[in-house]
Amino acid sequence: MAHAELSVEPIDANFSLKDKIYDSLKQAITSMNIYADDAELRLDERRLSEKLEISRTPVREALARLEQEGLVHIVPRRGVYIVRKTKQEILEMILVWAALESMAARLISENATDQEIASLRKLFATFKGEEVQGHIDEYSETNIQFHQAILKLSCCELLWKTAENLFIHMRSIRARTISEDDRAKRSIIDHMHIIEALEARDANLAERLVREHTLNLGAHIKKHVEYLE
Amino acid sequence: MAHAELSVEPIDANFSLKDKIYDSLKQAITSMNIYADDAELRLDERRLSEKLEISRTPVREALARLEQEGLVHIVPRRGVYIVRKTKQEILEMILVWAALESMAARLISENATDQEIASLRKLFATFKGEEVQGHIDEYSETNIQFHQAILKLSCCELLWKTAENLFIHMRSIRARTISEDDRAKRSIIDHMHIIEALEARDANLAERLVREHTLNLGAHIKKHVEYLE
DNA sequence: ATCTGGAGTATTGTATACCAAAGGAATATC
DNA sequence: GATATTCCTTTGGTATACAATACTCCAGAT
Repeated sequence: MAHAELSVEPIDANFSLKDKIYDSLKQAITSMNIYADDAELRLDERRLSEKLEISRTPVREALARLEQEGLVHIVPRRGVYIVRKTKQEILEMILVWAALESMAARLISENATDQEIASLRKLFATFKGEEVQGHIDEYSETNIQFHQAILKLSCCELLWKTAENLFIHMRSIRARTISEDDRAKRSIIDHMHIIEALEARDANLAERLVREHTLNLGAHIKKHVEYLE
Repeated sequence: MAHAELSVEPIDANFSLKDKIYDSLKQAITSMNIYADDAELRLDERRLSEKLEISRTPVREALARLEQEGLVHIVPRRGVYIVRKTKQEILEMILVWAALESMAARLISENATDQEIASLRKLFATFKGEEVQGHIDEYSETNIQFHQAILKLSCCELLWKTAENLFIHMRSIRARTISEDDRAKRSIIDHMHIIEALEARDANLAERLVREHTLNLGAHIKKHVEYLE
């Protein structure tokens, strides 16, 4: 009998246009370089709906969500604009990030398995000391993955989700600053110390190292970054 | 000449229905006891728009924002429901809260003026030792204000705003748990120690005390609270 | 030449109409 | 009497029409 039945998958009933558009727009915004001088920050509802071949309504609902999230700013009767964070806001984001990630480090040292902590080490397996300078882009990606991994290993969904929102903006900043000074090399050293503290199950140390590592990034940006604003 | 000028305020042109509705709904949701057994958790778009005497469109946009914020859950083709956080989620919120508030404490001990720190002490001026037990409700309010004050004094807008979202749910939990055990009394003692650490400009101690105080709340809830779920 | 006023256009905000899906009730059938 | 099926109501999703506002550009006046 079963063979005769029409085998229809329980197609994803969660096909809501507004969600799709939300994801699509978010993806588009995060992948573009918001801070480029020639970036087009204006979003046109109508053009968007035409390009996506749907009506304006779901587009508007998606935009409302993005505004709540802080990615775009809707000026009544004026239009929708992609938000450029100011230097001050970026610095605040780094502070919050530091708070979240250091708490994550504490949780890991208390709860994570040895294997989970070991997985952090593997991330850096391909980068052996001096090779870093020549592969900044790849290292930048690993760097970002490391910080994401810490948040994820905390096993605190909310910690991870809260940080993720900040991450959209942190990503481009981290990628840009990593090549400055000698930050990549120092970054690896910091990361190794963090991993060692986690392996030693030293919650206080791990927390402190993570916090200081991130606050260092903040200090660096405060001093040297001018392409914001 | 300046005296002759017509002093017109830049009237708030930001009167957008969806924002008004958003505020209105948020206010309504936060002020109701979500965790009461008989709480009506279902929201009806049509009924809402009729009551507010506007169309469904702005209501829907407001709901989209509330969903993004996590206050309501929209089930496609089913309806809109006010979200009841699970015990696990509440515990995660407390973790995140602890991370944020302890960072705030660190910032205060590093940056706040003496007057600002002194203002924390004033909050508790009316509660002298034994009087607490008889005025649980008032103390509960003070307790909540204390934690909000710490976030605010950090002078980190984002820290404050991030915590505020959690606060909607934390508020009712704090209010309910404060009367259990002997928590009010111990709470005051904790708070005083925190203030002392801030006055001493001991960032590490202040941070630790705040974190432990909040994590204590978490541990208490984990053990004793059953009205969630 | 510049500034002001107005008309036209473009774009957003709101309302309404229609559609599709889900849940419930009623009826029919076993 | 129980279960299954069908239809109807309810409700959210989407499209579109209409209203209101803001920007632009041009003309005329100073």
